[in-house]
Amino acid sequence: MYLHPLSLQLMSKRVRVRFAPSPTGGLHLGGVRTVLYNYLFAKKHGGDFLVRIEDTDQSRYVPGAEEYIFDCLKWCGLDPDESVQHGGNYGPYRQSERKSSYRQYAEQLVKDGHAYYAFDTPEELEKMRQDFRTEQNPSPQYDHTIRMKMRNSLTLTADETEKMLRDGKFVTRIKMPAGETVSFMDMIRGEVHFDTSLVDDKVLLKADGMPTYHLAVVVDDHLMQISHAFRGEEWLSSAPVHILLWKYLFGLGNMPQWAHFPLILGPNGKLSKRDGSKYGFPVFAMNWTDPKSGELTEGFKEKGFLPGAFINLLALLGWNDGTEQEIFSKEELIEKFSIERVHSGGAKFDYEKAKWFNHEWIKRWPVRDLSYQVKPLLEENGLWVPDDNLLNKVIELVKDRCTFLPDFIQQSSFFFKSPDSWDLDAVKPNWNPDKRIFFENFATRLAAISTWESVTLENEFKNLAGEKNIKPGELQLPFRIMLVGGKFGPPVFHIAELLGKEETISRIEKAVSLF
RNA sequence: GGCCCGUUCGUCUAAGGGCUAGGACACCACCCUUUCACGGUGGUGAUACGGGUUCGAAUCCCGUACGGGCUACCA
Repeated sequence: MYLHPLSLQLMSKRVRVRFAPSPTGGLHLGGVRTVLYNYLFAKKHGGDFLVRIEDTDQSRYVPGAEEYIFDCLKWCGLDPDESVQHGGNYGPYRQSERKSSYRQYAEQLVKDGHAYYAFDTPEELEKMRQDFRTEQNPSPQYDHTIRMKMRNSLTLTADETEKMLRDGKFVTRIKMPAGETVSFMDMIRGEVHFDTSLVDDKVLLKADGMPTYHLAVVVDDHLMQISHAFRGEEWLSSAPVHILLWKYLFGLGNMPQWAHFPLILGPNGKLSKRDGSKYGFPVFAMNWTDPKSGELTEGFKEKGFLPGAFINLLALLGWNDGTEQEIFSKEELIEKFSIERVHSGGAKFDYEKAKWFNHEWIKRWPVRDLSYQVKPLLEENGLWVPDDNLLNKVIELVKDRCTFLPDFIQQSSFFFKSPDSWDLDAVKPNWNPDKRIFFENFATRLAAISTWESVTLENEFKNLAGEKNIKPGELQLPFRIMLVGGKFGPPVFHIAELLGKEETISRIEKAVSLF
């Protein structure tokens, strides 16, 4: 039997994947999809999914963001096996708490000649960018062509370097080799090559002793035994730095397999929070309030998406199983997901399609589960639900008309509260004394009815209309307005059935006096 | 500018050298329905362009164009 090289590697090592967010704000679509693909891959292969908080940039730290990320994962049903909150044997899971472990690796790199110390001030760096800026090269980099013109342990004498190091103001930079080709196998894109001459000497350890992403991701992926490193495409161009670090530090043979997911695009470019407010759709999983500005950004949860639908639509944004199936449960996704079938091209987010997914989920979702979600919504809006049995019947009757959870409020309020306003414009033009008499008589007839079922009511309605010589069709709309208040809702006799005899008659009598 | 990644209906995508390029969302029409929806039937609509390779190309190769990402002591 032929085994793809990837499958061979899969079998050799326990699958461990990670999601590594920085706690800087709301968790958006792209982030959740990265979580999802990681999670699905881990579960499919019986592996571990862990969350590592990348909080090495203290200036960008936002209080509450970390907690919020875990809340989002919980709502999505994508709980990690290991994390700050879930524990595990590879902690701490917050990079700021791992600070002390990075320095030795940076020093090792310097010792081996793969990195060096640099002392340039921000002003000097800025000056360098100005001085070397040309038409052909609008953004000069700190690279092999420039580094010998800067202040670092390569250009300074040993004594000078020693003195600078004692001052403590320095960074460690990787010494990118010139003229080498770095290549690696991306599980989605195949082999990718880079010319190391074109990559700059990235900072590995910052002046405050914190690692940058580049060092931290490699060290932690190694220490946490990550088998597959999946992340967004925005990381692809820095991959050669990470590959080289693996080579220098832990050996290419121990490196995880890589996959770079395509970006989720907005109407123009990478999807942003701005796109959401501009075009009127959520981009965050859950409501996010910026602690500084107090600005609230609406989330998919609060908009009224079902978590299953949210995950479903995200999964299909860049992946499919090769069949025409579009609605997948989480379990089905775990079973059918494969990295190799993830697209390489970016996908534009289509809110209309997202709405369709949620609508489909609401239609298929068991009534009991829906009612568990809907009941609190109704109560928040001042609608008292007398018994769950009635609620279930109501939900069954109206769910085809609901795209979002909150739609149930509008679609079912009249079952729990009699209307306090009526769409008179819909009735008045064709209203006349004969119709008034019809409804007065109808109320009387209803009072005498013994089997309160929609078919019986409809027959009674049509019979009386026949006696009065009025077309039943002309009477149905007024009847609806009496019961509902407006031109919407399920078939009117079904409404009457659920409303019950007393309530139906009382609504007719009240409305007749107003029309 | 440089490097990297990408390109099939408006959008998400199927088709891994061989059917009339298939499906879904959206849109349009009709049917159902004397409310609003759901639903049903049908329709409009795509292989970016130019060269190769081949009996045969959406598919493989090259070039061009276009889109995106990166180009920080941010991730």
